[in-house]
Amino acid sequence: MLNLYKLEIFAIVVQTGSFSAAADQLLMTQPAVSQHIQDLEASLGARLFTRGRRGVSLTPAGETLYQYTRTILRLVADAENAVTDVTQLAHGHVSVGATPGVSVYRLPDWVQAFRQQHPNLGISVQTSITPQIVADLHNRKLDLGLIEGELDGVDQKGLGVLELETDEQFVIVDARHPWARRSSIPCNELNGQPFVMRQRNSQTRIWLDRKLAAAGIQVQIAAEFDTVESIKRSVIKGIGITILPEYAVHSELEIGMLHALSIEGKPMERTLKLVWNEERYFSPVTRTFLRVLAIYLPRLEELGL
Amino acid sequence: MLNLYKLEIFAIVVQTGSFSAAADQLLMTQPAVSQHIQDLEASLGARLFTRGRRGVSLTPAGETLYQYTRTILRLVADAENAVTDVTQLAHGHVSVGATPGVSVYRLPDWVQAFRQQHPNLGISVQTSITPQIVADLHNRKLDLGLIEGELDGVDQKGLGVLELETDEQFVIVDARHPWARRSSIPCNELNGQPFVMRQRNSQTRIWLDRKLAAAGIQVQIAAEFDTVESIKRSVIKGIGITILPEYAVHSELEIGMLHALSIEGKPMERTLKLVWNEERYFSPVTRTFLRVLAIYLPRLEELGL
DNA sequence: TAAAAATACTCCATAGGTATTTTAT
DNA sequence: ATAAAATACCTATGGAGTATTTTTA
Repeated sequence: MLNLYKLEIFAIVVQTGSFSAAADQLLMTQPAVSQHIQDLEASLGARLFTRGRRGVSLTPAGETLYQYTRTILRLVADAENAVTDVTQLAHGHVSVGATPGVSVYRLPDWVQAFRQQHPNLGISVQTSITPQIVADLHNRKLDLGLIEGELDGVDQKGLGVLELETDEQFVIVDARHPWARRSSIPCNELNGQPFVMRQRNSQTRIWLDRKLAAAGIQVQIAAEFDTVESIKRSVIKGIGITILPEYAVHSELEIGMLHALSIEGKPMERTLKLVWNEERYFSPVTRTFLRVLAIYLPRLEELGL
Repeated sequence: MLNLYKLEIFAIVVQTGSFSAAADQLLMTQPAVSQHIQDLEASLGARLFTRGRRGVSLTPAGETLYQYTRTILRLVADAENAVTDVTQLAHGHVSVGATPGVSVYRLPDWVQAFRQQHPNLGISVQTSITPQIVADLHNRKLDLGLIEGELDGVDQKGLGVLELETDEQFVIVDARHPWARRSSIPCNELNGQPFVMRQRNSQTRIWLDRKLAAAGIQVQIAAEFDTVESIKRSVIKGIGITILPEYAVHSELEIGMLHALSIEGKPMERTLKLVWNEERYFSPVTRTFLRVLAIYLPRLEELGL
């Protein structure tokens, strides 16, 4: 009889177009993939791929099998989701990739809630930049991505995207700054101000540079850092001001070390996005994590979990 | 991930209602079945069966999984049938059960045609009586049954039946018999004639006794045998006459050793039937055998192979 | 208490790895 | 010539067996 594992491997070979690439995604070796495809071909008495110089392509028999395989794997995923009782599950794991702001200021709370409700289930968070997260979704190293910022210049083919939340960006100043009593500020007052910024290759910096340029604002770069923590400390020391979402400075605002000013007309907003590989189906554990997340991010209800 | 083999075992446990009975059908041991069901339950974190005094019954989660499983297994069978190239298949096998007349006088030709067209594919024929064939279809020891005669008193639940051919039964006499020049005979002339018959427990004999009784004919039992060959030899030696389908005496008629008289009004007919387990899907090899058979038995076209 | 399922163990076949060769453009 | 797939061979895990115990109505 056919075998779901082999069908899954077959599907990934089809999607990647090569045995070696499929092996990479599956975290196995190329001979192992070869062996599985040969097993399938032997048991069906039909060639599924024509082997060529640059990878492989489907034969007509392979095309037919691929159509069935998609339906079968989808049904199997549905069955698992319908029946799996995650509260009873002995083990299970979800891998989440997130951009630095999300992984430092948002995910810890969410992970804690998830772990509290599901002590048997594991979760791993990998902090990386947007293109890396998208790549890791494609090659199945991640189950989900949480990205703050835009997906400009990223290949969105096969990528599911859901906007979860729009976060207003505030001008952050230290407690003794002249603006420390104001609650908002018009955009043009930022002109010429000393800014503490992320380093130039960061997506956040690129985005901020564009936004400021678009508003015709020229700022003075007081310092550049590669972590948000360093930026915050610099602002506290009065080196300059910066622009951050509220959640990144929440505790400093509460104890009065920093002060946030909303920018009039709210021209600075970034959206938090959930991204995933559309070729894959959410595992029961992934769905469980998303259900926990939906408590904090109600737009997740749109996925209909 | 789920596994088709385990799902198949799960489905058979559901159908049989017990691990031990499923093990019997699957030609494996009860602990092996237990192990597979436990694997499924562990990977889903849900109990699938409630274990009871007399076998097992499905939990709600089990019910749900069973619905999916039926669809999945059906799709997998469809996929195999769509893609499998039997002409290229290195190995494969079909098991056919047949009643004695079919297995001696009809199947050898059909098997030969099948083997000629598909030298890599194996076929095994098991000769047995109707209830045994039906039982072996149910417990999956046979793929197909070819039954000559009626299915009276057989539990037809879950059994697929297709009538293939109606065979007229002839009165068979030896070449020197007074009737040897006649081409037909009215039923009532059989009264008081010496008959060579199958033994009393045979389905064929039971059927013939009933038919004769219904026609108000009392015959004289000259001899009883358990094989058709013995009956034919007895008729050739002039011990008595008998009633057989044409195909059982074909070669003897050709060389003039025996003579066949049609019974006026054709009150003696038996139908050849194909029977199969409706819970199972025909394998590619089984379908191939049926396609070969369809050359001889055109009503098989109705299966739409 | 008796039939059915679970458990404990042992053994072998399959699946995966590494190293290497063959194939196709 | 070179990237990709096939082959060869070795090891280890998982699946199946036998023997036995536990469960349930």
